[in-house]
Amino acid sequence: MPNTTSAPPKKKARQRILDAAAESFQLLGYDRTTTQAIAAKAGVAEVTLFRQFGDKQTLFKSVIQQIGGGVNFEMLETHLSGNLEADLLLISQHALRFFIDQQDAIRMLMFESVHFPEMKAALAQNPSGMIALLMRYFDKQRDAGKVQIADSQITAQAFMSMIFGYAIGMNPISDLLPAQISVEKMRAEFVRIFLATLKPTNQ
Amino acid sequence: MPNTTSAPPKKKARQRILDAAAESFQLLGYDRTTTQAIAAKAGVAEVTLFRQFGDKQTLFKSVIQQIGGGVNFEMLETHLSGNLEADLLLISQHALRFFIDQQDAIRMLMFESVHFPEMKAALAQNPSGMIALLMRYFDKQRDAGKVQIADSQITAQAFMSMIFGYAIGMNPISDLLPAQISVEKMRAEFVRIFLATLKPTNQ
DNA sequence: TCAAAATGTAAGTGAGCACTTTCATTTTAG
DNA sequence: CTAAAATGAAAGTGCTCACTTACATTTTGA
Repeated sequence: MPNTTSAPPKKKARQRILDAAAESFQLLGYDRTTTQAIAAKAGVAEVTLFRQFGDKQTLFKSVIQQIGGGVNFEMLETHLSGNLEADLLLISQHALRFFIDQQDAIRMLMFESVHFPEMKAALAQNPSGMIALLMRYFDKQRDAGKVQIADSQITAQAFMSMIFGYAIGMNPISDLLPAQISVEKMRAEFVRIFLATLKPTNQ
Repeated sequence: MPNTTSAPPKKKARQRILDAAAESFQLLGYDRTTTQAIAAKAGVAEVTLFRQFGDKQTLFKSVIQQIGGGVNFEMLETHLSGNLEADLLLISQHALRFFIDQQDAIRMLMFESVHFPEMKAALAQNPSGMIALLMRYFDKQRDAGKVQIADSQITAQAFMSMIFGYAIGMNPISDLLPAQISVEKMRAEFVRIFLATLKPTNQ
């Protein structure tokens, strides 16, 4: 019975390397991450890394597959009530949390995509999954006559642009803006804005 | 009378180095840009680069100052008519054009800011300038009773988030989304969305 | 238990790259 | 025109880093 109270958590070396590599690659990017540093953080010999993955690029691409993996939007979708405001609040909450949690990885992927074009797909996966979810939701709400909407993709893209732009662009520089505004306040505003567009009150 | 029809445009070596460095740094980032490549692109000897700037980091920071320089929003501000829709269209046009033109530089700055925290300011300069402009505009419109607005900074931030998120996040992956939607269509939608929020038609 | 597979240690190799040095050549300015 | 300043050519230095090799040790699984 190995690994009950021993100091180093005895996960398989391969996975420890992947975890350490992910952490370093996400923050520092490909070039500033050294195989030596990954091995040290993973608590393995550097040569083990090369025996497992061959070379640094292969390890990098393995890491991307792991972190670029899609999130379970289906579970979120089952929690939608049909109440427009509540649902938009829920969707924006999940999307904001995801983008803010993953902001290092996203920044890195956006940058490295110039040099590794294959990983543009990994970068696009989650945003486009969220847009698809929003489109299904908007279409359903429109068919139920609850919202006024011309093109659900345009609206969904606009919504995701706002969420993404705030999480990746504005929030990280919020300390340099006139006043600090909490994520919750911004999220409430996002929902308020889209309710005004979607609700067929006027016209 | 030098440089009338001669092949290499005889700008000063220092400026040619800065231009070549900017081009390479913007696309490839700090690490993947070599001083050798900069010198070759600038058409100077590598040693000239070191004599002019001392080292690579100093050159890099000089480049950032040059490309991070603020844009003249004041000129844009004088062109605002007072008509909400026309003004939002104009502002969004300029902002979108700027962010899309500078997307390589912005991606690079977002990434390198982790390693060079000083340049977060250069990154924030233009977005926060645009937010400030929008705030002034919204406040003026509110005082004139033309729009209904609670906190102009929140609204301005939301608007800029949407523009930024589209230009930097969604537009570059638009080929991986359900259908291609033009920048113009998205811009029109952005304005439509904010008109609905700002116009005090209901309530 | 025991052979095979995985991991560790240690030393080294070779390439890329920032940066220097020396000396020759060109450009600029008074 | 001429001295000084700027630029170039070429060779080299030293460091980092990905990756290899050879051999010892540990872990695993039947």
